[in-house]
Amino acid sequence: MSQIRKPPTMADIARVTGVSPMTVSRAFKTDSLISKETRDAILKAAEDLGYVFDATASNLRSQKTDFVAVTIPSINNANFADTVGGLSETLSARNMQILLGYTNYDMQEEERLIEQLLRRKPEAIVVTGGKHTARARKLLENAPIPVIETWDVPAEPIGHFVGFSNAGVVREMVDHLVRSDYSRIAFIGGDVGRDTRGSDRRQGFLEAMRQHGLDTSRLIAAGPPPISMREGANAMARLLEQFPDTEAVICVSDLSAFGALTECQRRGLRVPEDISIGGFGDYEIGSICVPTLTTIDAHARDIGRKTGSLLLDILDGKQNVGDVLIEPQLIVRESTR
Amino acid sequence: MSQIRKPPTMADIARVTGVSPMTVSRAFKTDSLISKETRDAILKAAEDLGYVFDATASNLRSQKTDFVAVTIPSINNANFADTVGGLSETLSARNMQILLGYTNYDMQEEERLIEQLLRRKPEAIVVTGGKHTARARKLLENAPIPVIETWDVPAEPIGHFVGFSNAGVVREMVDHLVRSDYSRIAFIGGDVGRDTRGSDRRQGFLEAMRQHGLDTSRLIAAGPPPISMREGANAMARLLEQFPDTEAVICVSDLSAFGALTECQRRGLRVPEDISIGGFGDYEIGSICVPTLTTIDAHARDIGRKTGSLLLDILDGKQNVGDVLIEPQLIVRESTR
DNA sequence: ATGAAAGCGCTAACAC
DNA sequence: GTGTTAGCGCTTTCAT
Repeated sequence: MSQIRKPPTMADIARVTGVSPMTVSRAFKTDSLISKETRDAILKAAEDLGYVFDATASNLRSQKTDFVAVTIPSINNANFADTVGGLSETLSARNMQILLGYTNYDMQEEERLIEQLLRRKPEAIVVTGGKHTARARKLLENAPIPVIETWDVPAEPIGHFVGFSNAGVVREMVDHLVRSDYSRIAFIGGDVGRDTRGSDRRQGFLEAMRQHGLDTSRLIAAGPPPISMREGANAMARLLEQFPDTEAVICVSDLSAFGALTECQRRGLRVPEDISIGGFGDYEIGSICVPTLTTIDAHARDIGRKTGSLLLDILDGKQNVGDVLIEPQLIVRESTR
Repeated sequence: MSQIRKPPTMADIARVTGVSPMTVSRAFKTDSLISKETRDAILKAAEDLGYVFDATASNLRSQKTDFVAVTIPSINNANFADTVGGLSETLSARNMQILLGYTNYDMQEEERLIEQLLRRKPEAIVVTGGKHTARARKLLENAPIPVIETWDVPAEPIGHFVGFSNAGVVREMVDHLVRSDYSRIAFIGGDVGRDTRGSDRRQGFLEAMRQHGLDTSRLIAAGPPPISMREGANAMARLLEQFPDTEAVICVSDLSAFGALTECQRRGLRVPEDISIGGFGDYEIGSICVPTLTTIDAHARDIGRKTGSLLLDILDGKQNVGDVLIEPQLIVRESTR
């Protein structure tokens, strides 16, 4: 019967091939000095023995892991998935692998995660957001690797950042709505204090409304982030009961905006004739639902790509690498008039 | 100014604390024999020095990484995200970390990914689907770790599996529609040959239709998987042009089903009065859009949880651990009459 | 409860 | 182009 045997090592291949372990090691690096015949013989022996390269040993000896640690709030979010996709795309050119963790929109969880990730000795760490617990911040500051914060413009950047002002994008949306003659405008978002980017968007709403001299009381807190479609719908129901004369509502994301839209449909309210809806994130649903949703494209994939190339520049020792300010774009569609 | 210094090691802590490196090592394990005073002193020194545990060294010496490798087709998919969430939830009780990779619905990419993941010496590997390239299969068979295939019932399981028959679920949907007196039924899915689970669902459609003696020509291939909402809408447009008398359409996922629904709305077709729509996956959108979507719940999170506990049983050396057959559930909603 | 010695499997550094 | 030596930072093992 089958029995447990120790997997073969480079030493085994060396023995079989009659070369030194060092030569075997060279055969597995593409750019190393080694004759074609020797390499072919070694690779063949490796295949025959069922050899699998041991990255744990390589990592320790070379003090390189080819890992880039990444934290995102949730794996099930098209925006963050796109950012990770763009990053992964860029890094795979260097055979670097992403070590992904998710924080569930919780700074305590982020702290734990960062600590765990740093133990794996990544070459760099990319975190979502610019606010962290004091301890997480210290861990990042002390880490002997590049740190990039994304999806935000940190008040005090730890290393570099690739992001935009979450307050700013909602200010733009408010400005647009005011220009279109709306004045009774509401905001649907998550509970304050957990999802900092969502809180920042809410803050941007408040600032812009005050600046226009408009009433800022139409605020619905829909629960802990992320706000689902269902929660968006429930929030819309509450909004319509508390403030039935609302003319437009800005939702913290397209998902909650779509939920809000369905609530209007169930109540026989016409969008945008009876009430207008704006979202955030340019999720696919907003471009295809009926009516389509006015939203803000934060260029999620671009954030990932630019984070990747910034990272490669830093790791290559390039000087004068700067931060990247992303410019989100307002997309006006059918859900606002 | 700041200068690059080597990060502290356990030896440094040992020196500062006046104990041996071995004792320092013990201080970081929760269950080891060590006096409270010694441990506290060591942990304090570690904190002061800014010590970060080096998992690469630990991994090599102990031949344990606490990694579980996982491949999924896409990170941006609520079903697979739920499975990963359920798995992660279960594994975190053992402090195991998921090493995640995505295949982009491509078996060649899966092969590359599996090879890369195995080099990191995971304790187990979980793959999505039961079909693989010959080489990927060989890699998995030779891997000295448990292998679990999910989201499918493999023809020849490599190790264990946690899944369901993708053909079977669509057969059930067809049976339900036929019982409800539909006969001109169509199927919208991806191109054949890439996403094997989608292909299996299409196959289940064909089998069931033949069994009922119904016409199987209403097949729309919407492009390479995954089929987006937009592609679902485009496919619906083609379906309505080619087969205007279609009574019901089954879509390979709720996302394409929603796209199809919006196409009907744009054309002024009523769902389900003029045409009925069924989806797959019980995505949130299907439970909230107007009308809500008839679908099949594959219990994605459950697949992850059960994969996790199966894995822990195997790693604990439990005997008689079996495979897990998931029983997806038909959910009848407003989009079918 | 703590320590000493050895070594996990690879590769940096140097030699030829 | 290939070999030798040493050692990355931990933890296994055995001793006290």
